[in-house]
Amino acid sequence: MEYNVYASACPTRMIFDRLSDKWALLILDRLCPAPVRFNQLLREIDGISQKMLSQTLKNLERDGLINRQAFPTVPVTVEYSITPLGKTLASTVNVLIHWAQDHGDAVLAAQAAYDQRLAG
Amino acid sequence: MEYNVYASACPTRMIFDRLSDKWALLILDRLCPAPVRFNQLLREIDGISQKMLSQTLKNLERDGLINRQAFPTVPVTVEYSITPLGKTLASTVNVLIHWAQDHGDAVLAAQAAYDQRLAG
DNA sequence: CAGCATCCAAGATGATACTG
DNA sequence: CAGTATCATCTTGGATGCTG
Repeated sequence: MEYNVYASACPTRMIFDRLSDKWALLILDRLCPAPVRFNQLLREIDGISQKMLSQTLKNLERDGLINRQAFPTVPVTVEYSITPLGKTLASTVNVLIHWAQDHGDAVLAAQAAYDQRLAG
Repeated sequence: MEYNVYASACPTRMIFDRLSDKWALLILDRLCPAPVRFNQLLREIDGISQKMLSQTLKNLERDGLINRQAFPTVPVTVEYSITPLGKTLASTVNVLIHWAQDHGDAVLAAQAAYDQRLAG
């Protein structure tokens, strides 16, 4: 069945909303090359709080996009890794990131021009 | 220069944050095939409020992703259309939307399984 | 029609402290 | 180490009314 993304009741839209989560895509991208531990993510993803990281990881796991594996060390070690499903999404996310890298300057210039028009 | 997306100071990250705006990508996608007027967007994009629509459109225009054109009719008519820069992004967004459509069921299933594990 | 200004409720998030 | 719990805050967004 074909859904209409612009309708809020559509399941695709529900998922699309989730995708626009501030941290989810960033984390997904970070897990893509290799599994990473909790505190390492916390250190590397600048600006995220422990609460948000924990929450976002839980959501991603629930969506089947990442795996959580705990090792019975003392103290416990937890590794997060990307699932096959997550990988299919991550490749798309990567395209988005590249877009941002490639066109960042153009956007910045547009913003400057816009602000200039308002001021002048 | 190569930026680190995981650092909050990076311009790419700033843009990436913007991309994860709840409505921006949806609107961009809607404008892709043809220009649309304000109230038409308001009607078609389910759940968005006038305030959010107005705000998001302004941001998109500032980023150089869409154009705003006012016609001197009475009452005034305003048409929003996508820019060449916006088009390059929209095509990527389209891939995201397709991903959501293609894998929506898989995500829903994963969620159900996750919830099941918790309950049982 | 296409907005902007104001007020207000709700949810998101940060800081801090605590636990297995 | 990898979280959870609680509280304070701060932003987000909806409702409403007004304007060119």
